[in-house]
Formats: sequence, structure tokens, C-alpha cells
Amino acid sequence: MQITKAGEYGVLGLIALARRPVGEVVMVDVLCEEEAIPRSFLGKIFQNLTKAGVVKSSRGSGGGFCLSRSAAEITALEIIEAVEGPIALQRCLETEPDCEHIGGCALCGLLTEAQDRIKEVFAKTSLADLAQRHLPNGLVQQARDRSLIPLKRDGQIGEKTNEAIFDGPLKQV
Amino acid sequence: MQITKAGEYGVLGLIALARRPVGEVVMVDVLCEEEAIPRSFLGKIFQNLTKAGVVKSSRGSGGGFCLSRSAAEITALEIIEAVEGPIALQRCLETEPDCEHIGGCALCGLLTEAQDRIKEVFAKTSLADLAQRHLPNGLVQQARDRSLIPLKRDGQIGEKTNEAIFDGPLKQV
DNA sequence: GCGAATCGGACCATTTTAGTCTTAAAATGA
DNA sequence: TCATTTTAAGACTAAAATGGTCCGATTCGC
Repeated sequence: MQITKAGEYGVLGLIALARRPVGEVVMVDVLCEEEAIPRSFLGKIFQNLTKAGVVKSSRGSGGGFCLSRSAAEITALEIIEAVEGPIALQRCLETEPDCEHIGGCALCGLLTEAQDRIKEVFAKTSLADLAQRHLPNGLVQQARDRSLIPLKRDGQIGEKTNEAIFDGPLKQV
Repeated sequence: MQITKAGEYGVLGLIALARRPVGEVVMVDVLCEEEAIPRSFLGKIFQNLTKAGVVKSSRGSGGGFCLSRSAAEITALEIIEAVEGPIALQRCLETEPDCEHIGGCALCGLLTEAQDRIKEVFAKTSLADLAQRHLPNGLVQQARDRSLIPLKRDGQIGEKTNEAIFDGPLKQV
């Protein structure tokens, strides 16, 4: 009962994309650096987002990804389901409506309700909302200018960077 | 983002237990047969429920499990968290309050909200509620008398039994 | 005290996650 | 046209979680 890394990275990558002017094509390399995501992984995740119609891709030099619609029209639900598949707490809801347990099972009702609540939360939140909440003050850039953020790259993961970042005057967000 | 089999079986096993008079000690064997759960697996699950104080165990011949409180005082949240660990969609909430992402992350807020909704649903539902919703008419016993339910046992799992069970007059639940 | 019955916990197989790597295809610009 | 740059697709892998089994320590009834 957790969001996967793929889902997490997907949202984060899209937030980075949503920070740019609409229509601007950005390489996956750039997005990865900004949000400290392993490069090849985000590439694969964005493939799914392309299939789902959330982003558009263009190949070749000068290529990259851009949002297929305005960030206000993309919901968190759409993103997460594109990456992780449909949200379904209960297994049997995925394929057939009847529960596999004997005589109709109380769990179905409970889990369906919980699942609907989650979907409500995700559906009412747009990518624009998320992008706005995420670092409203350009603190990332400040921190990066002060070399407080060692970037993660493939193979060589910087760890325990939080303290460094959050120490000092940047702390009072 | 799914409930685990362990969580599912835990709830189901407790429902079976809650059907009996309070204080009655029941062997896992019996509970397993009633809800078609692999025997040794439910044993392990009930270990966790014992540690969490949801059931009490007694060993030796004549031993088994009984609810430690009335079913109305046990919530689904308690059961599921006892079996699966705390419900935490977001990883970083589990250990530390600060998000690992740079400069405070929009995901934290979103996932925390979703998580709170799930907990609300689970917290407001008691085991007694579930037991009441689960087969109010004793349909299981009817079905079993008519040999419509091949019981699952260790090693030899009966599959695709649903059609057989739901066909015929039992269908209109 | 003995033996049967039961939980408790170590153990194991399979699936999922979280990535990486390689090859192919497409677009650009020289 | 050709080299370069970028995504697309998918095979591959290590590690963790899941789902489940099995045996031994413990306890009870006699």
C-alpha cells in the first residue's frame, strides 16, 4: 500500500516540465537533474506517459518531451494511473465485479470506498496545483547556486544530502 | 497500491472469529476452512494480530484464538495496520517528517491527504460492521450443505469455484 | 509426567520493484 | 547524405516484498 518510485518520479518529472513555458520541449536529462531522478528510469516512465497522452515526445536532436495539454488540465490521478496502472486496492475489482470470496465479501465494500476516496483526492489535484506548491520561491535554484545540491546521476547516487540542503538560512521555508 | 493477501486474510479470519460467541476459543484450522484460507499462512497472520493485542492465543490441546475485545471495539484500521504495518502511501512519512526531495515536495501533501482519507474509512468501520455485512443470511452454510464449495487446503488450491457457487438460486444475494 | 495439539518463528519460492543496458529509429543540421 | 543527438523499445538484473510452508518449542488435558 505505497506509491511506487515510478509513480513518484513520474509526478516529479512532470512538475519539472510544468515549470517551463507551455510547449517548450525539454530533454529527459534536464528533468532528471532538476529533480534528482535516475536518468534511464525516467525515460522509461515517460514512455508510459506518452502512451497515455499526457506528454508528447519528439526524437532526434533538439527533441525531448513537452506537456500535451496545459498543466491545469492534467490531474494527479491521470498521471499516477498512467504510470502505475489503475488504482485498485481490491484485486477482484480489477477484472471482474464479483468477489472471489464466499457469498459476497465485506472487504469489497470497504476497499471500494477507500479507493474512491483516494481517487477523489488525486482527481481534484491538477499538475498545475502541484507545480505551484512545489518550491514556490525558486529555492532549488538558490540552493544549487550555493552548490548545496549534489546532483544524482546514473550509477553514482548522492545520499544523505538533506541535512546539507536544509541547514542554514534556507531552512525557513 | 493494493491490500496484501495477508491483510485480506487477516480481516476475513477475524470476521469468521467474530461470528462466534465472544470468548469462544477457535483453532486456525476451523477459521481457514470457513474462509478458504491456506492454513499455515493464517497462523502467521494471527501471530501479528496477537502481538497487536487484537486477539488472544492459547496453546496446547484445546487452544486456539479468541478476540481480545468485542468486535465492535476493533476497527478495520487496527486490523490492517497490525498485519501490514502502518498505512503510509508516502515513504518518507514513515520514518521522518521531512521529505527527501529538494526544498519540500508537493507529493508529500497530496499523499498525506490521500492517506488520511483511507484511514478515515478504515477507522470508522468496526469488525462488527464487517461481520454483519459479510453473509448476513448464512448463505455459506447453505452452499456448503449443497457441496457447492470445494474447500481450499494447503498445497491443493481449488480454483475458479466462483461460477459453481454463484450459479443457481443462491445468486440473488 | 506424557503425548497430542497448538502456536511461534525460521525458512523458502515466486513476483514485483527499481533500475540498467543495448539496439533501433527518427530528426536535425552540417 | 551522414554524423550526431535524442527518444523508443525491450531484454536483463539485483534486491526487496509477498505468499506460503514446515518444523520445533510450548502448553494443555489426561
